[in-house]
Amino acid sequence: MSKFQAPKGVSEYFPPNSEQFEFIRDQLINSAKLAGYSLIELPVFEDTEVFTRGVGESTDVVCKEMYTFEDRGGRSLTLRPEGTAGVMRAVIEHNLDRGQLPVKLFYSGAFFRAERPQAGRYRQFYQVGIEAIGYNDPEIDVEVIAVADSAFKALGLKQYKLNITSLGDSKSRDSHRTELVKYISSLKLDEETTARAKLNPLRLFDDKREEIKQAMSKAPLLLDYLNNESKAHFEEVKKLLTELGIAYTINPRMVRGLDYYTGTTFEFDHALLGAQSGIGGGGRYDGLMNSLGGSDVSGIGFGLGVDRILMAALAEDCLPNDINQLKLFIAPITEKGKTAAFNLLSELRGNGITCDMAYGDRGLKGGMKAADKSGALYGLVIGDDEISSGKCELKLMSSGEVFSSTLTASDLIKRIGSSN
RNA sequence: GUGGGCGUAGCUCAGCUGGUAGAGCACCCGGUUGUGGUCCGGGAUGUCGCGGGUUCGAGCCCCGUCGUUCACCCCA
Repeated sequence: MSKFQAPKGVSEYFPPNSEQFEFIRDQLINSAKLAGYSLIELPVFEDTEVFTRGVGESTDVVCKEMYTFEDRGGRSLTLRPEGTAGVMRAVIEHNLDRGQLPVKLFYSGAFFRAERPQAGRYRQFYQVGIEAIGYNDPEIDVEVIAVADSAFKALGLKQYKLNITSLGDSKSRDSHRTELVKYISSLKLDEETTARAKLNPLRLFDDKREEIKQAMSKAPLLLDYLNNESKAHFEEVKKLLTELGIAYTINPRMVRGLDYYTGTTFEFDHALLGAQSGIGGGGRYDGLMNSLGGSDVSGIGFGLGVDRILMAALAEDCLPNDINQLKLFIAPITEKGKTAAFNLLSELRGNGITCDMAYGDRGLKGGMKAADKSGALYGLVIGDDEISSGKCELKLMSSGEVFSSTLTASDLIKRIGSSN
């Protein structure tokens, strides 16, 4: 056993799983690119205040889950626990909102939260996220949701559900909160629950205990406190979702753990994942830019959990089994064959053919076995006969069928290229 | 931060009321000196997570510790 182990609770990916991870991540990114979002690549640590002010000091994420440290210059830095606050910092710092709006950005990378690890919950995890900044049209809300939904559909996922609600504007929230606090204070709750309610009364809506669910069943719902403007916006969002054929459930009891959310808020849940079933979520954050010192422009975005989406795809068994499949594997059986194979590979790779060969002195059987294990589409043996005749037999591994070819890259490419 | 389960070969795990380790898969070689997958034969692999204790003797019992896993909490 090795002396070193990865830090507690991090997710790691290596072959063959890493290819599935990469596939999922690239599909998510692709969906964002199709909708005109551009990459923003940011530091994984930020001034701690970006998160305390952006995400909100009362949130669990900020007050007990951040990796915060002091650098040699005495600055307080924090490994990013989420993506939105950092993106807003960069947008403000580099004046990205001064040009044409909306600004549409996507990011992909690792995030860090010091939580107790669990199925689908890691201390270092991966998200792909998008942010659309500058307008609060309901169309943008729906576009953001549709980017996530179409990514899931492209992956072949089926057993997921979209929950949406609206948190309204700050006035709507204030008047609701007053009523909610009044309602909660009439309940008999244990000390811990009371403390949670004090921090964020909405929390009690997603408590898993039956007695709390019962007690909260008659609590005032924020959706009923929306002012006309918020209500109209939400109605339009629902209408557009329906027109796009995106199924949703209105869940007025949905709670998000980050303070910056306003208006349209949503979450995707997967049915096969256990306790940590959220595969993505997001919402509008109309006051965030302003609270970080920028101009008062609105925004909406989401974060998708790559680790969890991979788990969901594995659970639904919807991943293709030929991700990054080798097109050709060469088994050289003589020294000359080895050299010829090596040169041929270089030429094939130069033409975009994914290919590999057996190294070492494996002999015919070992070479073919290696070809089999590699999962390559075609196998090719090169020995002295092939070199002297200039001819070879390309073997389709799945069926055993062989095709005659000359031992030239151009001829091999013709055959391999036509196979899919 | 709280609670439960589990740490034995590369992987999945078995190992009885304590008597100093085993299977399957994977891997390597051969049967078949120019064609893989099946079959048959052979082979390599372990400080039984780590530290301490009880015992003549510990993979097994006790304590601690680390890791892992599931749930609470929280969220991606």
